[in-house]
Amino acid sequence: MTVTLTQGAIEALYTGSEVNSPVLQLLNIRQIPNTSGPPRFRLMMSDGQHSLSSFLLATQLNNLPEENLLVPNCVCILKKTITNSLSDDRRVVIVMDMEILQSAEETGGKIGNPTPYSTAKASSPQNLVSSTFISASPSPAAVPGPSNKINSTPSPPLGCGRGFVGKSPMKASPMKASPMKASPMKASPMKASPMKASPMKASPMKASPMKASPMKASPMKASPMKASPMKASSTSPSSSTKLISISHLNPYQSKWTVRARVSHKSSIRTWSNSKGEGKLFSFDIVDESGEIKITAFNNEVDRFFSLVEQGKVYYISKATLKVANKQFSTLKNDYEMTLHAHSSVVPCGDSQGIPTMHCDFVPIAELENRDKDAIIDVIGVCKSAEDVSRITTKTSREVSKRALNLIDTTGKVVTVTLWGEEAEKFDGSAQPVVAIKGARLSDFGGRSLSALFSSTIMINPDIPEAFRLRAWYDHKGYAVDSQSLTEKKSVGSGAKMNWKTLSDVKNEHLGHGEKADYFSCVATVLYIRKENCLYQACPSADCYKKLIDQQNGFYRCEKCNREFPNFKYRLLLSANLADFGDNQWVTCFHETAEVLLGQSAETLGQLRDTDEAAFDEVFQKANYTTHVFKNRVKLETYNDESRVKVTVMELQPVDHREYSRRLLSNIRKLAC
DNA sequence: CCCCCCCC
Repeated sequence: MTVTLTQGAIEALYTGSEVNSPVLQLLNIRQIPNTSGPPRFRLMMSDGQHSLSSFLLATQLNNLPEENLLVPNCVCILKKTITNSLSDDRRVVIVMDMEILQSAEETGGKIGNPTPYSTAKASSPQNLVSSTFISASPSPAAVPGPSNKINSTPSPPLGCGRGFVGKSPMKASPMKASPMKASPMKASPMKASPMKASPMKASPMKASPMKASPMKASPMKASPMKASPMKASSTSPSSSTKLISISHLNPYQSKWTVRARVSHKSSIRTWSNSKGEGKLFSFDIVDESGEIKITAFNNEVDRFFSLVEQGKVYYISKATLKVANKQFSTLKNDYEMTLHAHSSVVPCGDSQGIPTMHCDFVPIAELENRDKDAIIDVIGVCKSAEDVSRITTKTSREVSKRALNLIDTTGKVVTVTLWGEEAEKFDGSAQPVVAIKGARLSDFGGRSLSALFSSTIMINPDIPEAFRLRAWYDHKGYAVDSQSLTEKKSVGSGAKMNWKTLSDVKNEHLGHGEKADYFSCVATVLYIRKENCLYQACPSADCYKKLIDQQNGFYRCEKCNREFPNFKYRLLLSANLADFGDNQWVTCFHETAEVLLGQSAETLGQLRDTDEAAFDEVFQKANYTTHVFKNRVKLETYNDESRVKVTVMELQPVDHREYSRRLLSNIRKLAC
């Protein structure tokens, strides 16, 4: 295998220019002496042309050196790096993700004759990467870097430099001086790999209502752009703080800055209790290491509420850490933050490396198989929506609610309830795609969903799933014969389950009225009569009339007024069902009987004629099985004798969860 | 410093 080092990558990485997964050779590695936290490794890397020792391995990759995989002379591909400026403008390239392409043995030695990269050449500082490193580790003195301090423009002070988010993106090439244009030297082991001078990505902030930078004379504006404008639009946190990852936050450290994306933002809420009153809002932030909840009260609400936008990336520093009350948060963090008078929340234009919100959308049909109370993400087209309404809770609070019916490509519909402001402002008139992260699954009406305070509701989100759903719905989804997982509570609907115990059926005199009654029960088969369970029926389509055996090889159908040489078997079962209180004889016609016995009438007919033991076994197996029976009940009178006739219309497996819920509900009713 | 997750 021939590996090719990415010539020019050392300079690109150091200057923060874009370079796509460069291939470099490790020349040296050593552990930085530090007192606390996990070990940190410093690397000297080479692109065959230059070498540079300002590389730091992110701690999550410590297994590589610790398992002796990352050793001098091996060749690596750097899949993710972050170039950071230290407060004195030295820089460090953090290797966030890498793979070893070729072991040291395979490589056999140093590739090419790289000379140390002269960081003095690294042009004037670009403020391209503003963050001061680093998680729980080395003090600046311990961080490797060039000793010659770059004569530079100072980092912009905290809170400034939010430029470059305006309408015209900077078109400057990200490559300052591109050695990569050189023709590939095929014969050389260091042939240049094509480095993509990637086109500017559209600014993610272009639609944002961000104000212009208050710092008109920002050095960032003055300097020619050598780095990506996204990076340039970053704002440096105070140089006295270290950029650390969320997972490293704790109450015992105060000088830190996190760079993270807002994954969820609440609305403003007020409170009034014995201790006082006030207002607050909270938001959750995520970075590659974890997540944490941040709360702002009173003055901080005024300062930060409109600044903080869901989905955007911010530098946050000087907030109070305290132990999280797990009772009120599902976030994976032992701590939470409170903003105070000296706290700083500063937009960061560079969202590279910060995860965006991740949703695990559960197909709607799949909700049937999920547990009650599960927190799930769902996406669907809002096929219909209720008007907003006001309800009063058990604690006498008034709240707005609105139910939406979401459909997805599974053709299933589920009802989702939105609350409060979300319910009030929702507009379903254009049948938008609605995505909800963190909805709670309920068993009300079978299966339904409820938005929580912690749910994120996205209307027509800018994600592939939403586009796919939109296309599907507009094309054919609007017309599909959809089924809802959420039972309608409409009265008199045939689909409605009228749950009864067998003794209820008798005590309530079901079926005694003019019309038949319908009820559902869960019952166990005690006995099935084998006698006369099969009959020879007319073979014509849709005629189930019992045939008369002419005893001459022909069968006569009185209804069709025809004779046939053949017949089809049909089932007509009499079964005794029992629940915990009573038992009841019922009739199962052909279709339900086949389900109950688990055999086709045809097979049973043949078994009866050829293998009596096997025939009996079918009935034995059906005994003591438990099902949901949907029944019709009607009082019938023969010769002045009246009796209730129960016919099984439908047979279903027992959903034990649903059954338990009903039992509990019955018990509660009894207790009242 | 809040902490509400609701209704049928």
